Amino acid sequence: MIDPRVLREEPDRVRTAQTRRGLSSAPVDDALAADEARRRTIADYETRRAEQKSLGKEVARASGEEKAELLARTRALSAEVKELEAAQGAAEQAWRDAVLAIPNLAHPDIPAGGEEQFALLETRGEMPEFDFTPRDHVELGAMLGAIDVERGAKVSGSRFYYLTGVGAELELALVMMAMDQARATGFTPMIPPSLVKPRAMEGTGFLGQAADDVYRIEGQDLYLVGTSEVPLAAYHSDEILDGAQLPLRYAAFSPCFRKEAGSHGKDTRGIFRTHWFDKVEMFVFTTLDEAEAEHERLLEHEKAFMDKLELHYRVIDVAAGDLGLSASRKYDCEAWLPSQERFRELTSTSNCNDFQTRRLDTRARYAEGIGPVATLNGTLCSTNRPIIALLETHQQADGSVRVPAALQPYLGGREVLEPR
RNA sequence: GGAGGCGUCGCCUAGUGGCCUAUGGCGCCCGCCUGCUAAGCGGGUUGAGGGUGAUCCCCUCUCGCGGGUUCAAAUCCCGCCGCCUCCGCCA
Repeated sequence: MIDPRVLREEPDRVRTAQTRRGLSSAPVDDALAADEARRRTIADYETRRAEQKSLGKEVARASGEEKAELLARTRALSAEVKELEAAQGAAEQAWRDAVLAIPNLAHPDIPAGGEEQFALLETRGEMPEFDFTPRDHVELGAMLGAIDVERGAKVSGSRFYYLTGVGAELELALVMMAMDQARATGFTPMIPPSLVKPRAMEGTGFLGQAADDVYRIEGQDLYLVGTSEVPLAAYHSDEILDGAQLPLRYAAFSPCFRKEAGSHGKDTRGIFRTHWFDKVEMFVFTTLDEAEAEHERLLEHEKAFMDKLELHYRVIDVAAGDLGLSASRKYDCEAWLPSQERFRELTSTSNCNDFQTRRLDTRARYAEGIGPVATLNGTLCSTNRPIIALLETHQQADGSVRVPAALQPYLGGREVLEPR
């Protein structure tokens, strides 16, 4: 959630941020009104409650007629306090709901507008060129015995797949390479739970408009996570961190589950958009002051990884309207897919500043007192999209695939993957 | 899954309806004292929210969480969650 103090003191900043996302500023006014109502009911309740408490003490001391009289007064007061408390609770909840409905403030430097309004930051790597007709990853995956989408569909339905043989090896190689890089750059490797309680889901902002995309476990209050960002953000929920220990950098490997409810008919071929995939995700807790610099570092880590895969890709600064609830700024790395002849998202890194920690009650103790903590996340390596990009980019006329030098040690030194 | 036990301020702990504005110890912080160190002495030390928002002051909430009983709940009742022990099952 956004900082209630910013809302109260600089509502115009919030309104502007809404507009840049292409959203109405009505929720801002709703939240302001709710805040006022909330504070009024708090004052009402607390005044009466204080009165009740002091009378209660007199009751304890009194006796006889005096006590009977006091009891009569205090009984009536008790009922009133109960009502005021309920009213206060309701106002508190209404206020919370209103503030929770407001997305993070979009960073002032990013473009306003929707998906197409992104700013191109740079393009890296060489555009792959072929003197034959390139195959797509489905065909290559079949030739290599690496990907089996037919049996994935047979067993689990559409948007599921098996990685087989060298395909499975490829995923493990990517994961190990990502983890090695993460460890070398100061991240603690983590394997978090991929089922979480509503609190974690809510706290990371995935139960709002994005709730359609989330799998819920039948008969239990548990959700399958769409990214390990969720269990990592919630890792320090209800904690006061030691400010001197920041930043805390984690890199998690986990499966990711997505209903893809809103994308029927989109990217149906192959393993580009699936209900399940695995991912190594970077996640950082740091100070608000350091958040932007850390965001740049996360982007550098992502670029370094893409470079090792020798992919052609571009880096974009995502527009305000395409940020999602929690992010104030987001950079995507999009790799060129020869079969689609366009750039497609492989990684995404977001600066959420204190939006998630406020919901999850994560703070830190600094020299000047207890204060907010920022969170940032970034994909280091999801598994299937990089596999697609690798196969398609480094394919050769006979269907074999060249292995980038950095990845070779993780594949037993193989330089080329040969069709079966 | 069955049976039992436990959950109090960073840690340990006292507390079985009003004197709890929650005890004591450890740790930590500030100060004093001691010519180093150690010891000793005094004070402080959960967090959140509100009061037309000064690190001061006042108030409310916070004894795992949520309800209930009561004029009054750490304390009594109900539900839930977590942890521990034993049994069963099991990778």
